[in-house]
Amino acid sequence: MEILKDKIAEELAKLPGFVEAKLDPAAIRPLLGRPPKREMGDAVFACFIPAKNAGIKPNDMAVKLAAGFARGAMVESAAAAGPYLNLKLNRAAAIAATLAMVEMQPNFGDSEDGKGKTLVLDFSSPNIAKPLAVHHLRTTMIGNAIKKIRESQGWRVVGINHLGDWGTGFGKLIAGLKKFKPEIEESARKIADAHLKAHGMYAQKEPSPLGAMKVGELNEVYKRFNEEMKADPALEDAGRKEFAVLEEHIVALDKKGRTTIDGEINFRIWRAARELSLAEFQRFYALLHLKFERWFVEDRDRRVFWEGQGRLKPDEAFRDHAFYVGESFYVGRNDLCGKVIQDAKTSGVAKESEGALVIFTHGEKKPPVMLLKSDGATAYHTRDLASALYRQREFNGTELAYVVGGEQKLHFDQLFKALKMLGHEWADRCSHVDFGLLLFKQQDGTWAKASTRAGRVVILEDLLDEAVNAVREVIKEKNADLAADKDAAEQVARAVGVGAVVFNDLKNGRRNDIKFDWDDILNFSGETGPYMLMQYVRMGSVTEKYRETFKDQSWESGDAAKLTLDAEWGIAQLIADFPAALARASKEYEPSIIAKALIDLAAATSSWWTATRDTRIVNEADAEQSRARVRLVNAIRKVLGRGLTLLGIQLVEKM
RNA sequence: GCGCCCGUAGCUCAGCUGGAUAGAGCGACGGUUUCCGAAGCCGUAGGUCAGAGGUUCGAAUCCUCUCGGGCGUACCA
Repeated sequence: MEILKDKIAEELAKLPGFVEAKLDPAAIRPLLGRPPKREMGDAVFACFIPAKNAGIKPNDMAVKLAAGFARGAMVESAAAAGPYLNLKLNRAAAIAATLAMVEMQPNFGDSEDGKGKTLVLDFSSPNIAKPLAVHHLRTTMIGNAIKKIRESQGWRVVGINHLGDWGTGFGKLIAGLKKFKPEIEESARKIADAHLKAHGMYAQKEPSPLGAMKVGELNEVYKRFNEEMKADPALEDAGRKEFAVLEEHIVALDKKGRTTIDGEINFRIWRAARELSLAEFQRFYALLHLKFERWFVEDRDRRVFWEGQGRLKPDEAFRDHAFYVGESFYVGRNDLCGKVIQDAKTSGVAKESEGALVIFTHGEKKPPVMLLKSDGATAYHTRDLASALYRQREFNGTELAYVVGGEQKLHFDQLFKALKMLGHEWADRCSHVDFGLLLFKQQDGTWAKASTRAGRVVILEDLLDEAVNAVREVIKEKNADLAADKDAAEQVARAVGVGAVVFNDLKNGRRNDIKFDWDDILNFSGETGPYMLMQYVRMGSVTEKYRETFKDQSWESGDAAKLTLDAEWGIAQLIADFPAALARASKEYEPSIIAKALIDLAAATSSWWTATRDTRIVNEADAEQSRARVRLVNAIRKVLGRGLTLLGIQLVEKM
């Protein structure tokens, strides 16, 4: 419909009634729509607004327009129905035009709309030294989809994984490790000693003081420390102190200042925890076919590598992956946090309050933005301000977006306001792409947030594993051929299982809470990822059947006039709607718009499949019809495949 | 207390900047398979769009209030 509106509007504008009402194509286009029932017509023109302008009743206008109608190449007939002018289209022409457009573009629905524009997109951003929990799936999948969607519209998208690798929590972690596992401190001390004796030259590869520890174990230490802190408040100070030592150290490193042995030790423990975490995150990202690279300004070797790969060309450098730029980067690198603090002080925007340095963005009644805590350490806001400034300087974003849960709305309101107060007008182009909580069904049937305290944390990997296992069982049950090929079956199980979870996450508006119910996830019927993939796979099977039956692949010459079923017309319209859905999804940061469009297309396709059961889509007795239908099949396949890919779901050929 | 978000079928959700008789999926019930894949399809039942006012030719959609739910509310991130 959308892509046909131009043609329809153009034709209508030439008719006498429309000329008289001074309706040009641009004025007609937004008044076109689709009637609620198919019997009413293929398209509809609403007369309310032009009738008002002409000073007549909408019903009269519709009658008048219908009377002066003459058929054109696209619009065949028009009938007044109350205030509406219902139009019948030349379906063959409309379908042919639609199919031609799909076939013309390598990726149907892509546009150059965002050419020359940049989106800086913050997403995923897990905390190190903590296992990935299910809620990380949301920011990661929504962010990934948004990145792909924006790129399809011609944007340069700089994806940034704002790793939570800084903060007082790491002071506590270090204090905990020193307290419960003194051998780690010893090991770190030895490594640091060796380093200092070598006059500050870094060894090629230092051993890790954490050895083969797992993220889960680090988290246990952290939890135990917090537990004991309740009984012994002195531990809290110990944690703060360790963090202050770490922060001083990283700043000193950047300024090439003197470092201390304590700083060297804490730094090593922190760095090892970070490395170990990234290695674990990598497993999760690989499952989702997502790539994160370390931001190449972090170290020179990596930059050389990137230049060698020819990836540092503007635009291209940012496609297909995102960068890790942790919070720590802004503390260490050129003391970016320090600059923010200086600016806020000299401009008089920041005030001292209760021993801390803060900015009151929403009046004194609301909590302020915290720049320096009373213990002198930077806070969450400080590093977010520094990172925003760095990103804007480095990438000159047309838009800057943060894919972070809705519970942090206040934080981002404050952040953007603080930027504005500091004189950065581009704060207006920042947005918080918020999303709902992930809730789990409780024994009593109510929904509750996953939480560590209540022991409701679900480890992301477990969740994905379970989905993959379920798919593996279904494959065994339903597709023995595939199950026989172990490697292929495994690959499909992973794509379909992970795809099920991803689709479940993206199919509804992102602001909704996701109510996670295992029964729903493991049920593969209805509006689910496996259902979408199933339709995609079927379209592949039919194409295969066509090749075998007719020994040719020339479906692109198929004649649209052979597609006379209502179902075929319906499908063509849904396909024609796809580019508009994609554009809207891009503009609104809303992947669910694509998911919904795919659901409609897949459902229509499945009905059509059954509707053609008497002759089949590939009908040996009618080569012309088969060719036309397979032409449609391939358009469907292309759109479904493209849409699922944009949502970050892996395609499969068999399942 | 204050701020933000939300309330549509038993459950989970669509419904675009107001437009014709409010739509899907799940669940329930009843059909459907010599066939290109039944992870499918077809049908039935199920709604005072939380409630009350207002704006409008027209409101699930916009405004106000009430009720109900969620989230947030300075030294965690």
